[in-house]
Amino acid sequence: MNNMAEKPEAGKFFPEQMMLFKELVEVSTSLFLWPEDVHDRTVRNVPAGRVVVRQGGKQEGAFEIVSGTLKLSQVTEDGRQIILGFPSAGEVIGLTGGKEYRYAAETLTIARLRPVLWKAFYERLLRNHSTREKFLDWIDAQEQRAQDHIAILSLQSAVSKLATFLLSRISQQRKGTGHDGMIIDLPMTQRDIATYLAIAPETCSRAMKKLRDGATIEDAGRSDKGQLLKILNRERLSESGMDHA
Amino acid sequence: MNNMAEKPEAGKFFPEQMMLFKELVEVSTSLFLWPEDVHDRTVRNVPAGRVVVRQGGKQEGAFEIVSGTLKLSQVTEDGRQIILGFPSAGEVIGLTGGKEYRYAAETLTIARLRPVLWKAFYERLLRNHSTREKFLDWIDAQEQRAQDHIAILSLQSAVSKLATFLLSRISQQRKGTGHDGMIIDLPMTQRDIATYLAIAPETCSRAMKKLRDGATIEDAGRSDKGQLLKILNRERLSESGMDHA
DNA sequence: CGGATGGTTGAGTCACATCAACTAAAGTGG
DNA sequence: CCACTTTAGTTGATGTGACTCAACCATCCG
Repeated sequence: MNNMAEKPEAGKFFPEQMMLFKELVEVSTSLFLWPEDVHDRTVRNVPAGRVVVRQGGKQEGAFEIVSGTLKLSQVTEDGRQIILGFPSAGEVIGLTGGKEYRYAAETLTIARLRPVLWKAFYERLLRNHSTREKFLDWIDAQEQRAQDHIAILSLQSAVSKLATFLLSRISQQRKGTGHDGMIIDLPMTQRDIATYLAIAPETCSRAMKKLRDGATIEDAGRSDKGQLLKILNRERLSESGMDHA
Repeated sequence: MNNMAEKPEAGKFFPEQMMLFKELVEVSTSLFLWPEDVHDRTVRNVPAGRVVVRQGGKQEGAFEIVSGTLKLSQVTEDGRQIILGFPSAGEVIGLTGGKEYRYAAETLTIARLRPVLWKAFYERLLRNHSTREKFLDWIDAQEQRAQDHIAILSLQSAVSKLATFLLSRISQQRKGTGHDGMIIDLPMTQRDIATYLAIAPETCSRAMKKLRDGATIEDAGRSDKGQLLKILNRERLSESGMDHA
């Protein structure tokens, strides 16, 4: 947190995000010519609450998340908001051949991002063998995540959705850190979770309460950004993720 | 419809589908060695109700749908069934770098499929320029469809879901044929639609009735396979697709 | 110390899931 | 070609769970 851009705490959902985007694109563009070996020099530190890519923006590159958590959101024609996911360390966002971003990406925590120029990446796609493998893996992971989301939305009860979401969070952050998975970090607001699950915020809160009352999870304070949950009974949480049981 | 496999009309959801699958895999495997130039000779005619790929099956190739409609379904660990979509002419299914198919694909109508060997395709991916473009487009379309599904599942009311689904069907089949979009062809059962929308079949039926009673759609008999719907008021159908209006 | 945001809790309404019975259509076998 | 069986779809009655509106805490900020 030293050489990052100015305005460490700018409001989100403001016209200024336009500026932020431009600024970030500039930075990215200058970084697109990164040699294959250098890694750390290209990594950018981004404060929390920053809009990284904007829905409808021209798609020039992608970001690999080195650390931190982001939020992918979308606004439909009729004004509804949809949250597509909360990618974290190790994932790459915005890597499609499309013309423009279909969703906005915003940092939920302090994040370290490594910009990847699409052109450069695809040049290497033609030559480099490991890059091609990574790309295929990325496609696979992308499809997997979308299907997981669909599976969650197909669940009937709110507790099932929430429980499945928490379980997915465990496995996601286990990949990142070496945690045993007893503590879940939730950098996003409960409203964001509710939107992701397509339920009302109140329902989300009540579902949380039910899991707490059932001695399945427990409040475990809050970390740097976001609250912590402790898994008391993972088996029961897994059962709660199923619909009719 | 001449040199197709035996058993033109076998039951689905039976233990026999196991047999059908094996048989089809044989056929497919024999077709994987298609030369790059020949196109029409590799197209296979497949009867309706045939399982083309099986969930968990080893992924060796993909299919480009020349004509007809398929159904992509998935069975979760807890036994629920999820329907991921109804791809039709022009779409390619099973084209990922993953190890095994995550979903089953079944023909809803008589279909013409062109098998594509993954290896061959990706060889051309390295050289051929247009193949790379098509591949990127495919990825983009894939993501788009998944997000559309997520958007539908995020809707609250059943009529909204159904209306949005019908609208998506219009635009999908307009790409295929030159239809003006007043008539929708629905090769899938209403139960399949309900599963796709994550609602109960009865609710789906009632939502249909509401649209009929509202003079938005109209029953228009049935074609070769599946019923036909006539759009009476597309504007109203589009409004029905929004949640609070 | 107010203001704002995120979260909780309560009461009421309504829509959907569920169970059930019934109709329609299509496939089966004599 | 006609009974018979099976499957898809419809309609009704009923309970429950989630959305909505509302008021109320907690926390974070300036």
